Amino acid sequence: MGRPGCPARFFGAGIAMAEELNDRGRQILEAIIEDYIASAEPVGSRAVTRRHQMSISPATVRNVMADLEEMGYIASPHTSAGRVPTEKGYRFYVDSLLQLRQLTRDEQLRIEGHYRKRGLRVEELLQEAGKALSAMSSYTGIVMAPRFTSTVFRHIEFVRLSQGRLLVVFVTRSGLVQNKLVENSEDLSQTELDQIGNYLNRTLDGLTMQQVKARIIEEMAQEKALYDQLLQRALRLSEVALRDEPGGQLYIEGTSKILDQPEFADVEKMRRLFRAFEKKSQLVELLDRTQQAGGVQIFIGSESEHREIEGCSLITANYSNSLGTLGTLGVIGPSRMPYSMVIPIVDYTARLVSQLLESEENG
Amino acid sequence: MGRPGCPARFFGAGIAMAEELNDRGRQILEAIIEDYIASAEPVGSRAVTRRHQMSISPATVRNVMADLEEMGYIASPHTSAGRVPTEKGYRFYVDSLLQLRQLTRDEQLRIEGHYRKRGLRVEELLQEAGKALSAMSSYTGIVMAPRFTSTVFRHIEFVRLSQGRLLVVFVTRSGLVQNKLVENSEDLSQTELDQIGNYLNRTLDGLTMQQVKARIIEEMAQEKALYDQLLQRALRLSEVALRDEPGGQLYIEGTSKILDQPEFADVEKMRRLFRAFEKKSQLVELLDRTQQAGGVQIFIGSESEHREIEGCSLITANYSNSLGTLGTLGVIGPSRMPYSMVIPIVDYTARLVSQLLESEENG
DNA sequence: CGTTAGCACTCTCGCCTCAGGAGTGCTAAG
DNA sequence: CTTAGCACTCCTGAGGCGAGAGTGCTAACG
Repeated sequence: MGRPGCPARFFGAGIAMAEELNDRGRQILEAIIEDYIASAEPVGSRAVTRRHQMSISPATVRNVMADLEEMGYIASPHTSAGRVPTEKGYRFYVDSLLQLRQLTRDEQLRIEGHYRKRGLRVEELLQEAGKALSAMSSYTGIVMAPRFTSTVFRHIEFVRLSQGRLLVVFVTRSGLVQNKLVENSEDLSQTELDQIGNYLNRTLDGLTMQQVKARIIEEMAQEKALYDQLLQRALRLSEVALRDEPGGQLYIEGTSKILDQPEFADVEKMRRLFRAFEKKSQLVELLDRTQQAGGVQIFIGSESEHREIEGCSLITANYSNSLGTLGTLGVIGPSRMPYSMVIPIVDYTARLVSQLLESEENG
Repeated sequence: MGRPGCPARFFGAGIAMAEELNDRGRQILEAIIEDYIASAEPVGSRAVTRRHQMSISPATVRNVMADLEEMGYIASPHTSAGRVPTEKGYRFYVDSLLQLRQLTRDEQLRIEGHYRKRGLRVEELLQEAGKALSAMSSYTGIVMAPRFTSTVFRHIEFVRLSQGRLLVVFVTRSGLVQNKLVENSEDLSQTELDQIGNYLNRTLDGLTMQQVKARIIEEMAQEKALYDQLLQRALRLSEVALRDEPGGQLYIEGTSKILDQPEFADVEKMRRLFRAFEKKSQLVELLDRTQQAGGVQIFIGSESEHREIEGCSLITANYSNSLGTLGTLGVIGPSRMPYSMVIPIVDYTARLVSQLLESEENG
C-alpha cells in the first residue's frame, strides 16, 4: 500500500491466470475495465483503440477480446454490445493490473477534516469514519465497532434498576461504553453492588476483555472464592455480564449514495441491497471473517457468498491498537468501482482511526 | 382513539371545509380516497358507483367529482384519467371521514410479540419498537429516544480516561445509558472522581434531569460551594457534563419497505426520501415539534414543511411515563396510506412502550 | 331542478414497425 | 499475425395506431 506503481495482491487468488495472458491481453483487459469503471457502459473494440491510443486496429482488439471472453474475464450483455468485465475480470484486475493511486495531500486533509471536532466520543468517531468513507468514495461507508474481546478493560459499574434487575456498564480504556441488562435472582443493594464494582475495578484494570474473562473463570475455580462472599458475588455477576458479549455495533453511512449508481436503476437489485443493510447481522459476520487477515481486503461480488450484495464489491481494512486488531471498516459499492482510488481511502482511514483511538488511550 | 365508528380529529385543521360538502360529496370523496389507498391508481366515476354500490349513476358522480376537484380535494393527473386525492383531500378524510379500526386481539398480540424477549435494554426496546412499527404497517418505523431532560436521574459515573479527559456516564432510572466526553483542565484522579460521583448520586437520585440541572445551578449560586472543594468540583463537572445535552437518538427501521411502494418507482423521489433518513437532524426537529401535543398526530405531505418527504405522511404518537412525555414514535410512508389501520398501530405501540418503560422503572 | 343516458373527445398505454447506430464475427488479403 | 471489409445481430428511440378508460357536455327525463 502506498507504493504507487506497484501492483498489489489482495484477498482471493488469481495465481494461474497470469500465465494465460500475454502482455497485450492484459493491456486490453485493463483498458476495458477502466473504461467500464469510468462510463458504466459496455466497451467496444473501437473505444479501446481510441481512448488508449494503441497501435493496433479494432479488429485485432476484437480477436483478443474474443479470447478474453472465452477465458471468462469479460462478457457481452448481448451480441452487438461491447464487453463488460466479469467478477473474474475484476479479480484479475485487482490482483495483477491495478496501480494504486497515492492520495494527494489535499485528499488526506479532507479525510482528516472529518475528525477535527473536539470531544468526539469513540462512538462518534466511528460514525464519523463511516461518513468520511462515504463522502470520499461516493459509496456506502461501513464501520464495525471494536469487538468487545479485543478491547481493554477500564471500568465496570453495576447500577441497580429494580428488584433483581441491574444494569452493568463497561467502559473500555479508549472510552467505549457498553451496557447490559442482567436479571439476578439475588437482589443486591446498590451499596453491595458498589463494593463489587470497586473490587473488580481494582483487580481488572488494564486487562483485555479476553484476559478478564480468563481471569474470572480461573478465580472461580480457586477455592478461596468459596469463603469470600464478596468475591463470590463479584465473580458470579461479572461472569453473567460477560456471558454473551454484545454484538459488534455496525455503522452504515451514506446508503443513499447507492441510489446514484446507474447499476441500481433496477429496483429489485436495490431492494436486495437495502435489505442487506437492514439485516446487519450478515454484514457483521462477513466483516468478522476479514478480521483474521491484515491489510486491505477486497470481496468482489459473489466471493462474499452473500447473494444480497450481488454486483457489489466490499473493500475493508482493519483498524487496531498496539495490542492487535480492534475492528473493521470499509466501503461497499458496485463492483464497477474505481479501486485505485477507493483502496487508498479505506487504507488511510483505517490507519487514521487506529491512530486516533491510540491517542485516546494514551491521552 | 380506540373508539371505532367515531371520526377523529387530528393535528392540522379543516374546520371550514365540512360546511362546503354535503353528505353525498363526503361519501364520494371517501370512496375515492379509500379506493385510491387500496389500488394506488386514479379512481374513475364508474369505479366509485360499482365498488360502493351507490344508487346513483356515474354521470352524477362525475358532477360531484368536478365539484370536489374545484374545491381542491381531488385532482386528475391528466384529462382522461380518474381522480387522485390531494393533500387537502387526505387532510379532510383524516379529520372528518376516517373511521378508525379497532385492532384485533391477534394484531395486538403480534405487536406485543416483538417485546417478548427477556432482558431487553431500553435501547433495544426502542429499536424493537421501530421494527414492530415497520413490520405491522409495512412502512418505515421511527422511534426517537427519550429527551434527556425528561428522564429521571439514577446514576452518574466519572471515568478518567487520560490526562484531563474523562468520560461521564449517566444512567436513567429506566436504564438508559448515555455518555459524554469532557475535557477538564484540572486533572482529577479516579479516586477524586469517585468521590464526586458518590456525592452526586446521593444528592440527585430520583430527580428529573431538568430538576438536576436546576439544582446544580441553584447550588452553584449558594455560598457554601465556595468553601467546599469537593462540592465545588462536583458542581462544576456536572455542569459541564450537562451543558449541551446529547441529541435524541433516532431509530429508523424498515427503510427498505419504502422500495415496495409504487409511488417510489420514481428514483428521484426515493433518493430525496433516503437523504432525509440519513440527515436525521431534520426528522428529530420535526418529531420534537410533535412533543408538545398529545395523542396521535398526522402530518400529510408538505404540512411538515420538509420538501424531502413530499408525498409522504408521518403518523406519530408520544410515549411517556407518569411524569410526562418521554419521546415520540411513529410511522412514515406514502400519503396514500391506510390510516384507519396505521393510526391504531402507532397508538397502541406508543401505549405499549410507555407501559414497558414504566414497568422497567418500577421493576 | 336534480339526475341520467348518450356521445364526442382526450389522453394514456401497449404494441408494432422502422431506421439508425453500434458492435460483432468471419473471411480474405496484406 | 494483423488488418480491412462486410454482412449480420441486436438495441434504441421515434413514430404511428388502436384499444381502453374516463371525462365533460348536452339534452332528455321525472
